[in-house]
Amino acid sequence: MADVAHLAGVSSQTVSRVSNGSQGVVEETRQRVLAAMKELGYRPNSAARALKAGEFRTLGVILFTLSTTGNVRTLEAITESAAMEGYAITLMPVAVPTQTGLHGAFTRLGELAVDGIIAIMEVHLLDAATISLPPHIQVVVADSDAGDRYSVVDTDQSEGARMAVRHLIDLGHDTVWHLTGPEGSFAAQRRADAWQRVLQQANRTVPPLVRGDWSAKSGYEAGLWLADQPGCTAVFAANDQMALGLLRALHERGKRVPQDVSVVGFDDIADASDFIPPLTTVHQDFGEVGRLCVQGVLRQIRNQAADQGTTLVPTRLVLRDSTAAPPDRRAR
Amino acid sequence: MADVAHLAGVSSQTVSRVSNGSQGVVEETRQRVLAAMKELGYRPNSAARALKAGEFRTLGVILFTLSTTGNVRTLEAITESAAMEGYAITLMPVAVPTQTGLHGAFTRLGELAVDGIIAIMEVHLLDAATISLPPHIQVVVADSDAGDRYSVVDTDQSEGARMAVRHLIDLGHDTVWHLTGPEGSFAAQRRADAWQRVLQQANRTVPPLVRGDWSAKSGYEAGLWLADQPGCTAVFAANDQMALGLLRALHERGKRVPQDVSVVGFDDIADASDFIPPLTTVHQDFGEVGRLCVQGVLRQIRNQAADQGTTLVPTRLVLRDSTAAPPDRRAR
DNA sequence: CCCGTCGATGTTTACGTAAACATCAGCCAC
DNA sequence: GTGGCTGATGTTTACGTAAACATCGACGGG
Repeated sequence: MADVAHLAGVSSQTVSRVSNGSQGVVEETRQRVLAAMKELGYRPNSAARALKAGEFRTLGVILFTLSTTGNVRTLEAITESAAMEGYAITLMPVAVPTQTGLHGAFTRLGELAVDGIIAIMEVHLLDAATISLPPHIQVVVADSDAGDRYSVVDTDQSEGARMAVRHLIDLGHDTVWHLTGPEGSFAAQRRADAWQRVLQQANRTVPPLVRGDWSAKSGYEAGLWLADQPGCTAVFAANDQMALGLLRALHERGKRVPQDVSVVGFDDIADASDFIPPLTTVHQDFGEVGRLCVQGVLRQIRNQAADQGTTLVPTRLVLRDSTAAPPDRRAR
Repeated sequence: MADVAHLAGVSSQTVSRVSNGSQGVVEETRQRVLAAMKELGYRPNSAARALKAGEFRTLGVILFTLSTTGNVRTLEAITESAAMEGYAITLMPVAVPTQTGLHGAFTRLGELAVDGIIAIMEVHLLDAATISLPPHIQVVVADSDAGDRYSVVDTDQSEGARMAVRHLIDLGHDTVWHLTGPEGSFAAQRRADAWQRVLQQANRTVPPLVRGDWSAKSGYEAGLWLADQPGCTAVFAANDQMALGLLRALHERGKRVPQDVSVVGFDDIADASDFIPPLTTVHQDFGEVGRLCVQGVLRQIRNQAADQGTTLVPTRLVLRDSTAAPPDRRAR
């Protein structure tokens, strides 16, 4: 900067004014400074700027994995929204979802150059970990349960699951089986709770819960078992990947979808419309979740105060070809 | 820091020494300083550190989209490797893959707090854009063509495609059709080139190239057309998503896979083993690509010199259930 | 017993920027 | 014409850290 000032024959302060587009620089001087900048290849040093300004214009995103569609799409939306607000995104994945690993990641994030943090994970994992966060760092949580300590943004899991189960009941199925996610996942828990509630309200028997781990493989294994259960004509899978494995298992066991068994998924991943058959599923608006997260942290940063409470993003049921009336109904 | 120093009754330099774990601080003093840090909730200011050190310990990753498996998995590996080296990752997605958009993104990245950049994109898109990069910023490119200007790390596309096509020929297919990616994609181009070369070397007729855009939908549309082509018993799809759509189209047209038509994909995405049928595909080691990218930039940063040339990461063919001998062979 | 040495700690300084304040020239009103 | 005002530019300073150098006390060898 000093070199630029020297070359342009002005003070460094004037260079600063030009580089920040402030008023009060006469056009001719401005041009001379710009020329000098160009000639010397000058770039403002963002560390010095951050030091002076006391803010980094950067948000940290902490998450466990990039291997789930939801995380990735939320991240993508976060990055876009942040860019529009002039904020960059620093990624901080936690390899091992243990409290120790998490604690370490948060410590590092605390030392990092971020003004706020968006955590894509469940609050209960966050609780013990955030003690190491500096107090002025604002946090918003995505993909989690109720926000009594943090501001939480999440898909309306219950609503989505209710729509899925009701759709199957409305088609005439006596009851609906449920392939849930891993234990300890609040998303899985809420979907399962809603599933059970809808069945009970409709006075249907509640079949045993079938547990998977979100992976297609676990869906396949569950499907092999479900194919042998008499009276199983409708399955609500807690995500699309498990539904994919389920479809394969049913196909291999000679069960036709949707003629013999109806399947509904959750997420509406890009490929769901090209499953065999195209999958009826609950669409999650990850983009909206991401946008709300960014708006949330930025609001907190500007107010210097933490919000609380949960914002739910609505879902919608996408009807494709994996659901139909049950076989007995069709026979009538 | 001054507050901590005051509380602990030492100088700020001693606090600095403690916070950096340098030698030459007596244990008792150290404990006193640590206690003061804890009491005051002291965090080192990374902007000041970066300003002093002249480096940010951060790498920028620039990419077009997070909606392709390859990009995401490369990014994940990059982040992990970087974390192990003590570097953080700043994400810089470019919404529109135009030179203008790219130029803007690079300008912003240049102003950002990064020591190096990993670009997940093709060199020809990079060429005009990097002029706005400050000269001391090191660049490594992933997922691209030959590196005569930059250091490039890529999957060995040709080898993978060769293995796929040879596998089908070895099974007894007269020729192999190819469903390629969008025009302008070097990855697609190299896979298509290798496909054609293998066929020519084996003295087979080269069927017309079928073009898709990487999406399952485009694979589905191509599949509807391919199902009507007489003598089409083997298709090599340039990625797994298009293969998924292809499988659906073939299924809907009553073509059995692999009995009537064999299909090979490329990527080995997580779900490929649960397609109907489980997909034979070329496995890309995105993790290795990411690791090599990080090692590459860090080496360049340490040497203060740009490397050149291309590093190719080997692929392997994963045999599953979507390939078999052609119908006529089986009939014999 | 004194001096040299070494280890622990303190003091000074610079990193690059921008806010706050200072200066200076030109212009207008009286 | 002169004083006050405005706008353009320069000067000083501080942001938080850590390297370089300075200081001080203790310990050991001659």
